[in-house]
Amino acid sequence: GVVYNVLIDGFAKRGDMGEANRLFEEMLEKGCVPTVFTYNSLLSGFSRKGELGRVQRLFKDMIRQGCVPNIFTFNNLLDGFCKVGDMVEAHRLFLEMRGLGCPPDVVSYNTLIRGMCYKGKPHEAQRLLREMAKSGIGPDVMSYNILIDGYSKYGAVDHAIKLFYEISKSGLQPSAFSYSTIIDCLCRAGKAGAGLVVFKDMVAAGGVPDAAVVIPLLIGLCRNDKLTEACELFHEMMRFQCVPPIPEYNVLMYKLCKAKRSDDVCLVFHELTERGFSPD
RNA sequence: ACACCUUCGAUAUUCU
Repeated sequence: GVVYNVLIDGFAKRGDMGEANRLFEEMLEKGCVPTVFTYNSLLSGFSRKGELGRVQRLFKDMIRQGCVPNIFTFNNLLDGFCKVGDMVEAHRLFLEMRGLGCPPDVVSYNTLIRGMCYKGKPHEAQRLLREMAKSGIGPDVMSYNILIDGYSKYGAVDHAIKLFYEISKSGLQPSAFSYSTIIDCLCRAGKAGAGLVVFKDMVAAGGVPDAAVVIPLLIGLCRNDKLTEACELFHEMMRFQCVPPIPEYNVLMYKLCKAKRSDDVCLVFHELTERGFSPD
């Protein structure tokens, strides 16, 4: 039984719902009883794919089999509605959850906030953030990350920046996601210099930058012809053994060539080959 | 008994 659960969850996470479903049927044939875990894994997979019909059918099956849904189940359903943009149903379920014995938790809120942002309504989403603080469910870093990304995609850079700094003020630690989101936001807005400042803050605070932090920054700096800074960043990356894909290095080297900074080009090239990367 | 389930980020650019 557990083995099936683990396998089904694995395939569901990889998005292979055909195989997940096949295992589910095989499991039933063998007389294994699916648990709430089994259903939750399947619900999660179908939700992510936006297959709301299957989600609802599966949920009905689950109830019919006498399987008791838990908070994970409802959050999966919530995500299902949000993924297809049905915020009316999402809200309805959200309000019903308490009466069903599963009051909304931080994940429920985050899911709803994400749904609102996806609809292009970050301001309404922010109201939810305030509401959760009031109702005793502290927003977590993810709540902020989602909203920052929402504002970023909405083009409200100032709001995004403000929220980013609110993370620390509220006693939370910005995560790598927080940094990559705000840095990407700044770079897209043509403020790669400001992005670099945030990057340095991150490193100073002991954060370990990953590819999602560095790639937008490197591209942004190159685009703004801040090549000295881009080189600096490149060396920093090497220090962290951060390994973005080859095209990003090519851009940097190309820009350096154009600027006739052959010394820097050689430095970059040597560092790459020395560390065992093969520039193409 | 334990374990398995839910929510967040980048790849706009180079060699033409």
